[in-house]
Amino acid sequence: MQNRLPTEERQAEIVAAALRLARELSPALITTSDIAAAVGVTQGAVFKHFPTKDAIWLAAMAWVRERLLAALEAAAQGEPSPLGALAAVFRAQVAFVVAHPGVPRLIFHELQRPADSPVKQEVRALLQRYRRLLLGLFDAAVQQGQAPATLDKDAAATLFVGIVQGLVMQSMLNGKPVATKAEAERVFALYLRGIGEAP
Amino acid sequence: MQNRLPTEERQAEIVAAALRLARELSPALITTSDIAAAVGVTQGAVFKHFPTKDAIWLAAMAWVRERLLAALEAAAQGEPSPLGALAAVFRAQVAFVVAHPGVPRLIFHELQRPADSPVKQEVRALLQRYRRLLLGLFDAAVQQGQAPATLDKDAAATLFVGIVQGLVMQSMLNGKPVATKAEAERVFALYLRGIGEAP
DNA sequence: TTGGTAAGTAGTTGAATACTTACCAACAGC
DNA sequence: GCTGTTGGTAAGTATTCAACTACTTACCAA
Repeated sequence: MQNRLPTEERQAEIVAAALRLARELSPALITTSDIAAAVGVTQGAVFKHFPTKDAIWLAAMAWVRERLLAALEAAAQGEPSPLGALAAVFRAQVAFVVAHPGVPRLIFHELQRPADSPVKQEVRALLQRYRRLLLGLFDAAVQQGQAPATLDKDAAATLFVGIVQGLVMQSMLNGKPVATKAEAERVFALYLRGIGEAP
Repeated sequence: MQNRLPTEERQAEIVAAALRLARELSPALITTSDIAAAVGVTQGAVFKHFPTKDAIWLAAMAWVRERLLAALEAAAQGEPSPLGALAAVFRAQVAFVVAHPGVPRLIFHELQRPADSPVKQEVRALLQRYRRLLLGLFDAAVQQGQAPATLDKDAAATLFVGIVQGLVMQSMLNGKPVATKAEAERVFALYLRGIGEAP
């Protein structure tokens, strides 16, 4: 028998277990039995705390959104210069996916679904706030002369997100835990050159 | 009853049907019954032509590799200047995913699998040849003075792949058929600025 | 002490799903 | 025109999985 826990704590455990399993397995292949075993309860017990399996992923995605955005915003606010803040955001993002390798898997998995599931809306909300954060930094960079007034900010935001994805993709491809920090920095340097003021 | 076809043709039909279904559904959710129905035969007939379901995806991935690389190389060879060729490759790549929206889904899906399946090796082979093509163009660009000798070619290749992914991701997120060509061009312009010679 | 509720277990159910088997029709080669 | 092979059908089988059910136990407050 398992220690009884209040629902809130058990829910948190279940979400954590799901994300932990996602480090090594596609969410599509993670079963409620897997999750239950990882938590240390029976499969049926999971449904005492979540109505459906999907609700687990929804909660997981909400967790990710809160934590990631908090980390990114904290990183941005610690830097005075806009481009410095951009670099800090980039490093915070890389650190986050290194610490939580299951997250990109979950996001990729959710993106696959064509219909508009609640989980997908959560992903969309995350991406929107992400872009807003970036656009704010670009505005500030232009105002302070760190970037040309002609900067295509939307494109710059898309490219920024693409960098992270490219790195994650490479790491998934060769199984290594996200490209070394050094490689991430090199790619980011190229990016900075693209959006920066001409020397 | 269904028209009898030689195995080769039926195999091609099955692969085409699988990729067609992948336009609107994650490969994880595509069943052999779905594929059989799309082809117009019974589910059992599928196994007359492929030993396992995985073999279908493997054949599909091989098909993608051949066609995509051929398209990219043709695009590159049609342009005299290296950076012009790079732009042509980019446009050919965008055109390919527009024409075959199921392909990114398939690749994303295969990347999720941690173990080294044959399909994943096929993806890896594709990516390697893709990078080799890009690196060749970067070399030529440096030699012809279109890019600085200090260019970080590996990073430039990673970033290139990331652009495409970023665009695909955005399109999957909002369900639209890959960002408009105009947006792709804008992002690519930023990229060119990053790797190009300082003005 | 007791009674209600929340959190657990074990077992079951029904729907999918990959793959198999038994049989049959078409057709090519002799 | 017979015969073996090939590509088809229809109807399985074994398994997996999410969700449910019936029942039990821990805990807390009256």
